[in-house]
Amino acid sequence: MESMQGMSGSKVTLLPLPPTQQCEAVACAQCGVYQLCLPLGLHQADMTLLESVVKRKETYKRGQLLFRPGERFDFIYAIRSGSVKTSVCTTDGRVQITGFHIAGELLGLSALASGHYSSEARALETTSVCRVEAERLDELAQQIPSLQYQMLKIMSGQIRQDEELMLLLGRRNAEERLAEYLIGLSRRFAARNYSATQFHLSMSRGDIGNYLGIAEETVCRILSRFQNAGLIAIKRREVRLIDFPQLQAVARLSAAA
Amino acid sequence: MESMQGMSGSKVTLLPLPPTQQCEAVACAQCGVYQLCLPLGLHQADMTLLESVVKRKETYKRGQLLFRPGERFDFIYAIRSGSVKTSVCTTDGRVQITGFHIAGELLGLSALASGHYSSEARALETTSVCRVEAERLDELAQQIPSLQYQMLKIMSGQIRQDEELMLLLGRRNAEERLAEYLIGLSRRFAARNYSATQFHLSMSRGDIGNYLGIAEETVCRILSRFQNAGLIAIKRREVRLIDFPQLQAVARLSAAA
DNA sequence: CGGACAGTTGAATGAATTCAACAATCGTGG
DNA sequence: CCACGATTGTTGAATTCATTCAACTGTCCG
Repeated sequence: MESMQGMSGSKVTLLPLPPTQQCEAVACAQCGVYQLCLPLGLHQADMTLLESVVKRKETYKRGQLLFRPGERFDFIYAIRSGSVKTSVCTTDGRVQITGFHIAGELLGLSALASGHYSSEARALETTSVCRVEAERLDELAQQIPSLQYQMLKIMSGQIRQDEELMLLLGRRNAEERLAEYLIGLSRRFAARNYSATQFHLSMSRGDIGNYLGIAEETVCRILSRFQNAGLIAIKRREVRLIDFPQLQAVARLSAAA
Repeated sequence: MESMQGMSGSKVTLLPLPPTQQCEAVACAQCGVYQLCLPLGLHQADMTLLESVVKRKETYKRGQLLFRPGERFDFIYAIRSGSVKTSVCTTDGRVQITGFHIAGELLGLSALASGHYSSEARALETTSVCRVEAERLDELAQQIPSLQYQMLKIMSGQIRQDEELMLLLGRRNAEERLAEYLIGLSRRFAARNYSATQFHLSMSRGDIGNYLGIAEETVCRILSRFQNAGLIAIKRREVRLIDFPQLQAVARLSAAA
């Protein structure tokens, strides 16, 4: 394991990656998650600056709101632990969950354009975050071009991820959606050194269905079907992936390279 | 009409806005399109720099490819005239159109994270673009923080727009999708001083259906239904919006503020 | 002029939803 | 620590919206 160039002695940990995990932009992009490390490649002087705008260790309990649509854009959030769902809604009250975020991912990016959050973010379990003051991020970014460039990359990655979700919502049937969902989770957990084959779903069946654009009951039915077919074992929110290749076959997944 | 502050004497026109249209960031954000002006608020010295990386007036004919998935990320594209569709696809060949872009919009942003395009971009009609060298954008952005900030805003806007499309794909029935689609087009044309009530669809029924996640035949049926109900008049690709309020009622649209 | 493509419409089919009833689990307060 | 209400998950049956398949028309362009 190489040392992390350019990050020598940093005291800011926006993101709580295990020390064994190399902080490498390319690797992150490949495994389909956002860029894991905002301060990647910054020099010590810049890190000190960055440190001054980071509020540390805010925590939220299950169901608590981080921000809601229309609210003034105050912070960008980096998840340290736990998980958060983001959603948008129509005037008549229907809701679409647009993202499900776990440790190491960023929230609030879409607010930058207008200065107001466009979506709602809600903790799915006890969740710890770092908050970065948006207003000072502006001035800060003027002084640290590499930081801004990092953010460009992160946003670019978010756009790509959204493209994938659109592909899923537009072109896949319910089985494919769920298979893809499980595979995606597996990859993201693996990237954080959690088990890739056995994990806890922090979203309810209802949330998963909403996220994937299908009914809660359909989620249940298909998870049962997967279980009967020997692809997974699932009990309430504990999943174990048994036949990963077959699951991939069901998903027929991913944007062609 | 005011003169454009801060752009005095610039020879770079990344985007071919009519001179009567004021180049105003906030207004653009409000009307739901991307930021219209990349070089907004740059000083003369910066403009000269920017000019050096902009390749001008590349044109593509209907059906021609601007870039395809996997290709190395060389350029960001700004559409001067015409229109372009972008799409992603699954390994088994299914395609999802993720964007439909007209004059004044940017392409290729999602490639920044990985250095390769993730989507395909294809001209829908004769289309003229400006290309910005990606490699030099890097160094350039280091020198012009305000440019990078503009790009952050543009990307943020793209993310928000993608959220809207997800909402559409996940939670709306076919009628709502088409109503929303027409309204969205209307707004974007209006923002460019084209007619908001009468315009040309550059996408085929098949493309529209793909974009909205419904079958081509369903698009036809529902457009006919709209026509019979007196909401629109449509002949082939020429549309006229007749009862806009009713169309909005059908769409029950937009993320709540 | 004719072939190709784009668009339209009908009929049969099907995947997923909705409605409903029920089971399992959680968590809070007595 | 248990009980009870609330929440979350599961399964069945009827329904529906959209798809698929198919035949056909109109329009564009070489």
